[in-house]
Amino acid sequence: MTTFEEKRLPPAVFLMGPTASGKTDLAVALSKSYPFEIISVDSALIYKGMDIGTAKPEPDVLADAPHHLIDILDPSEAYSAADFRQDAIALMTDITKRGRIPLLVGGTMMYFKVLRDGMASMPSADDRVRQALLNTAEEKGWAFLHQQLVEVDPKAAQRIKPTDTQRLQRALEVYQLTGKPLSQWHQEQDGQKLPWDITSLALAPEDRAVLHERIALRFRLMLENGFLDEAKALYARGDLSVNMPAVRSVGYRQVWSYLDGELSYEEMVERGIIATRQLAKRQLTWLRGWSDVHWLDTLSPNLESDALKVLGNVLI
RNA sequence: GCCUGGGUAGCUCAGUUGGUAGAGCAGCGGAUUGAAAAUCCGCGUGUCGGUGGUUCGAUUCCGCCCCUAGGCA
Repeated sequence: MTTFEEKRLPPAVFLMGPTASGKTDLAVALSKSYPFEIISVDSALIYKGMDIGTAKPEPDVLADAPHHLIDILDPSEAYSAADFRQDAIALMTDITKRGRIPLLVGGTMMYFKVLRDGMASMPSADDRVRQALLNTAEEKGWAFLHQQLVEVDPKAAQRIKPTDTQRLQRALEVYQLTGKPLSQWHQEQDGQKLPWDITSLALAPEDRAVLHERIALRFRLMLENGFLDEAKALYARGDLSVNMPAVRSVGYRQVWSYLDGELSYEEMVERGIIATRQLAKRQLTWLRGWSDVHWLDTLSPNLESDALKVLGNVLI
């Protein structure tokens, strides 16, 4: 039962799923016949010039079914879950005002998570602090930094392993920037619920082997369609490197190693496919723990009507 | 045909002075609060190529056979 209060919230739809599960096709189909407006939830599609390797929808598809939050940044720039939350809420507000329904589509589960559940209002990344921490790590080792965290924020230190350098760095960064431990920020976080009535859909093939096949096929197809040239163009710029999020994306990273001469072509293909499979697995782990999801099968012959059954209430 | 290496986990290989075996990768499970397509954690039973023999006991030693790489013909 929904309360009167909840019922008044405007509707929004989350369409989630692992890579290569067919999210875009379904979203486009739905947006053609119903008043949905698509917001991309994808940390790689935000980048301009990264089209083939990210399986970005073709220009004619985008012209037909506009997606927000695609091609908004240069690959040299960084984006974050917090940026996404802010951008997405602004777009959702506007879409709702215009009497349409936000359809959030993608596979970046962290973004869905923070959009739905909010974040602590901590400061964003600080390059100088991060660099200083990196220098210390190089001189004294990550174990030393972890020891610092134990002293400053034992609760976070228990959760964050010395080997999880990315989170360790962030935890110390937050403390240095604010004088307040990360775990305290989390504790003080006000439960800011997203003021929309969300319906969550998860799309995936029932059989993992099917997803693996689709992933391998799609990666080879990307290469046939000029992925290598696309990546070469980015590589040739000279200002991009593997410590940038864009270049760390699945596929691009492996091609980068190939262009650096670290991998043979065959190894690059193999590892690119492997990295994509591993991404899909992590996405499925998120999805399994997602509350109130309606699962849809990629291979269903009536996928669109399966989705519409779930979305019945949303569309009245 | 002969000689010499190999044949052990899905793959690449290590190992057992004879007591039925373990790494990396893959795969699977999990975590996930401004890098998240990132980052990290956990999970290793497999006719030890086949067959016969020696032995209390063989994947390990011996014989034969099969497969495979290289060399010689």
